[in-house]
Amino acid sequence: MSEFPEIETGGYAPPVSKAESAPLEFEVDRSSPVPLYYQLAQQLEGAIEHGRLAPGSLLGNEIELAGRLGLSRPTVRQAIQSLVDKGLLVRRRGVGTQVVHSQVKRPLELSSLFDDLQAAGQSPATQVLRNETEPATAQVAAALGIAEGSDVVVLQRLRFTHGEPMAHMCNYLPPGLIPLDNAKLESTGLYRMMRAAGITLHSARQSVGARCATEAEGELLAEEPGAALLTMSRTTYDDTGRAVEYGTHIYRASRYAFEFQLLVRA
Amino acid sequence: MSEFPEIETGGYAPPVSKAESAPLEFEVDRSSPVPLYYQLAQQLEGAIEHGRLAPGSLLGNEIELAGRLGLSRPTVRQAIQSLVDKGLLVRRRGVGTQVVHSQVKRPLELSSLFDDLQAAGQSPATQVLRNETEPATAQVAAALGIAEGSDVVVLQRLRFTHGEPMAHMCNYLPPGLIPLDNAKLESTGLYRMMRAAGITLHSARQSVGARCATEAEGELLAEEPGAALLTMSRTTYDDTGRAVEYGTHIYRASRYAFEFQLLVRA
DNA sequence: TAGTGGTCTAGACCACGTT
DNA sequence: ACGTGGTCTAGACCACTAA
Repeated sequence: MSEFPEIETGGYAPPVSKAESAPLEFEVDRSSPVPLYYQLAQQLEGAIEHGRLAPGSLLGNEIELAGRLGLSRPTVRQAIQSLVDKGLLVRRRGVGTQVVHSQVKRPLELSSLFDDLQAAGQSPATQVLRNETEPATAQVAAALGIAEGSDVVVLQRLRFTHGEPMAHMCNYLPPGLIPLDNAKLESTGLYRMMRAAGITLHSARQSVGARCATEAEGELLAEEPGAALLTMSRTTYDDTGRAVEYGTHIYRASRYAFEFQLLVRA
Repeated sequence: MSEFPEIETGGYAPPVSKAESAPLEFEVDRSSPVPLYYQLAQQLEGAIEHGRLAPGSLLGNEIELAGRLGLSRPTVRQAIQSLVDKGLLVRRRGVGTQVVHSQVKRPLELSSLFDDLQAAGQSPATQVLRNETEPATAQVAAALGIAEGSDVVVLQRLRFTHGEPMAHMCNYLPPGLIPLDNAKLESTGLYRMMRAAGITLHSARQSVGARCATEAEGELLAEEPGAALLTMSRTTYDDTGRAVEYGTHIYRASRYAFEFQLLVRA
């Protein structure tokens, strides 16, 4: 984005003298609507990703970097901080800011609230088994933070990959939150429909367990009774903290595992 | 920490006139070594937690808040931002900063890299089955980012709660990272030992699945063969991005489930 | 139009880690 | 002692939202 470096008008480059370990050049476009700190953060991230900034290398102190870019130090700090939060950089007092030397090239960016099955060419398909409104049970009401017995939409879906059943999903939503068209539900994911409706997903509370399949579950998922199943229940919240979805899902353990990344809170 | 409010010397309280929706009073102690933004953040968090700031209520604009506290606006912003990152507050341009109205009182603070069993009075106990150095297999070497065949410490532990076996844990660590005393391993957790040794844990990559217990596993965990087991493999990284631990664990699904929270990346 | 948060500046002093 | 990041200030202008 905004990969069109403006022609440098007039401004002569001062003769660079010191040959440092990483005398990389960055530039910001002040006519762009993109925030300056964000432009810098993107360039830094790109340089790290493409190896132009080697793992372990120092970034050069913030004041000098600010001067070189014609930015103030707080702005540069904001850019650096965003990459520290992403786990790409480490700050050390008295030392400087270093590029993290992770073996795993980019242990970040993950767990964007699993679209999982949608992703990575798994040719997913969905079959809607049920899409109705009914009174909320105590459990569902508690999870969604609504009154017991008030209306909720119940959604039951079967998800396939490569023509094989893979998960059974049961979801509960506040009524009227978004239009739940069966055709749309079978062609895309629930979260995408929410985002498209202007809901900003923020966090989810999950519980993952396991149990052996009952006969009915085995039938549904084409597994033997007694086969291992992964169970997951999740409540999802939007950015105002309101619960927008509660679901209880079961997955065939033979075909599915949860992958995610945990960050330690400061 | 630092819960000793200094005696207020002299400073008279200016007569408060306006009765706003939330005319809460905050104070900062400039003689404290605790950063001002952090003091404010803690007070705000406390006020939210104790309900003195009702969900959905506005915080009052940043400039006025700064003036009332005798702080600059960037400092106040930094405090607010930290709570926004925690999911306690929401900012809306043209509207203001609101307290999130989450049903779940505090969906935060979790997933501090599960001490899990250590926590919440589960009277956990650990039995070390194995604590040796051996050459790394290809899988372990890849996970830790070291050369295949180089030395790694192998740790096998059985964890009990209430006298019942509950999980079998197999861990691999770079040699010499921390002293691995069996007595200490049985009285505390691996992560606590790492933190005590000055290692700052940063993130972990996990995979959670399920399978049925083999006969040996059933014996080890006091389950029938064929019982559902939760499996987890995890690689943990410190703040420099170096892998400090790789582990493959199995849990009795009848007694354990993973609980965690996912945050959507901005 | 008025009020809010979003961004940015050009300084300052301090605490810490290295040397 | 020196250099680094950590914190803080007192302003400024802009973009968005609501009334």
